[in-house]
Amino acid sequence: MRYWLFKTEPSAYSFEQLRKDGTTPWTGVRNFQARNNMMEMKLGDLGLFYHSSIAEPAAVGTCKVVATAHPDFTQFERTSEYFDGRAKPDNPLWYMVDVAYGEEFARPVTLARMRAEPRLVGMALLRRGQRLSVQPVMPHEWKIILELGAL
DNA sequence: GCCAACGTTGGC
DNA sequence: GCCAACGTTGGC
Repeated sequence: MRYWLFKTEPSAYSFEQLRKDGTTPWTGVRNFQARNNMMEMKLGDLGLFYHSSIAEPAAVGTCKVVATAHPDFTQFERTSEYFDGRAKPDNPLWYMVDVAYGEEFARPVTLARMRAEPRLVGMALLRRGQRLSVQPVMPHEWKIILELGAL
């Protein structure tokens, strides 16, 4: 089983919203590396749910992969901001997984807190200029962040 | 709002 | 296939 990190701007889709929805298709990923990460995901893989582009960016809880990669329907929707004319239903370009709400951290693990943790040196999220919206998390990093979140 | 980092595009 | 220009991301 592998671990991942799902990055989202809470104004676009928040952990709170996932709690209400139960599960959600992770639409809108338009970066090949992030897409390839999703295509590697297996049922039952776990993810950190990370809120970005806010005053205190933070991992706020966990989620679980409940459907492996399947075509992201928004690439075919002309009115969607994620529409991609290069994609055809019989030849999709973009994929998504479905994720389910997991557990909320007792305390969000802020980006600043992660940077201050020596054991997290080398974590992908903390690399300069890191922008991938879906990225792998190493098992030891997962363990440390759950500790910090006091889950 | 600024700007560094990085992926993507497109001319050659 | 190189690489400059451009657009986007996202922390600060």
